[in-house]
Amino acid sequence: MSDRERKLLLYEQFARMGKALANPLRLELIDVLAQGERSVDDLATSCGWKLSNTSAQLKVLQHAGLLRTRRDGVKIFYRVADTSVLEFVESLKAMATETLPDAEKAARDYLGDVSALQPVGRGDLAELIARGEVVVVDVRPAEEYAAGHIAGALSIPHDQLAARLAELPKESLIVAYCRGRFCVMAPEAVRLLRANGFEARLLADGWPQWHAEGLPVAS
Amino acid sequence: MSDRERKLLLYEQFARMGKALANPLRLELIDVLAQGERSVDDLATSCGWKLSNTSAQLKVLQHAGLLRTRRDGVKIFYRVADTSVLEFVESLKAMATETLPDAEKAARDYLGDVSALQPVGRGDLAELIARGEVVVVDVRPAEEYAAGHIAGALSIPHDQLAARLAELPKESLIVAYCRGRFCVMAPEAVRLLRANGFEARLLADGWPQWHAEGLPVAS
DNA sequence: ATAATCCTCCAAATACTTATGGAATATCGT
DNA sequence: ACGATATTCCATAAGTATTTGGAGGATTAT
Repeated sequence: MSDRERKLLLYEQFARMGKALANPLRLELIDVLAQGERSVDDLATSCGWKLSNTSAQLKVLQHAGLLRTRRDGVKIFYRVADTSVLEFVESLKAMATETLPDAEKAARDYLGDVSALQPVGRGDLAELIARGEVVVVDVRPAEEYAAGHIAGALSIPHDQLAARLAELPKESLIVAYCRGRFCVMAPEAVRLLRANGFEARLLADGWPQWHAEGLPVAS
Repeated sequence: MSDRERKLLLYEQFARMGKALANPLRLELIDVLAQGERSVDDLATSCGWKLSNTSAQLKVLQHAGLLRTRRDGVKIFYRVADTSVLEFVESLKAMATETLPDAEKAARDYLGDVSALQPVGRGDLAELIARGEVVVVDVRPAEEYAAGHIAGALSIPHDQLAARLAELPKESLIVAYCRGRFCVMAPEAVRLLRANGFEARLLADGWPQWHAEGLPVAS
């Protein structure tokens, strides 16, 4: 085999990794799995895609080495292979929003103006928690909270927040978090809290970054 | 428009960035452009692809915000938009070789055993240069050397090295460098030098990393 | 064994991507 | 204005990806 052919084979392998990330469903699956492992039809249901398609796309990600599986009885749980995968996918999303004006616009249309929600850095939140000066609210679905959450956080899933405002204090700062920088749940929660007279802010980034950085967690 | 649709639009934008990286020719073009700007048919010739295809793939990368162009008379020069693009593509290649066994194998088949060539770190090489204890050889094509190189490096393109061994000293350490971690030119050069009785080592990574790190350069 | 549950594989339809040669367009020097 | 050079656009053919519904496999509980 010639050097030229070997070079092409190598670049084809690199492109396989790009191909794994070249599909919106696959990127969404990685973002959901970044919250913790999930079974196939659980994922299909929560993302709103057909089971057979979800299974097929999970297999593509698995063959690219980005996901791993574990069987538990009749169910198969998929999880992200490594935190380097999460960092890599975050850098893809950051790259897209920084270099593609349409991506930046899509992010703005979906998330609204996030800077108005005064994002709190991870280190700052860790300090506020240590001093007991904050109530932290995890607005992700209950399964994701159960799989792991910021130590001391309350679970109030996004769709239950309006009905459960009475559980939160008006006197204290509230910080809400969700799946990450491109997840809409915490921004919506902060807006709802503010509209109801609470002092609320957003956590910059979400659970996967908190967890990857080795900050205090519980489950 | 519903939240669900806006979310899908956002993930479609993220996937556009993945799609830009989902093709071997496009990744190769980025690696060549990482050495410095080049015109379209210059690229087509040096990569060995048809002009119309090269132009089409350059346009894809440009529309993904990864490349910029500059017109100079009748020629159009493409260049990488930003060093963050290079970092991102390097992390894609690293991810591929770490998670895909076939990619790791393709890299080994193409490059051989690189660790046997005792790669020198960038910082270490900078010190050796400062102390005058090394001869640095740039084995990339002459145009790439002309566009920018490590300060003090000699240009001996890879395909001329065998004929120009007399220009190099037997008493001194020689360090060869090329396009980067997945480029075959410097590893082959080091092997050729060693086979001819020189004391030669490889620079870990290549010109793009040296340049991005702000180390001494010339052109 | 059998049924129930969950997942994967398969076939088919549709849509997108890649690669090519040749026509069209843009710029420059005369 | 004209020819030379460099690039992009276009039509087309072949290849690859996506999505779906339904059949087929594993595993568990009865």
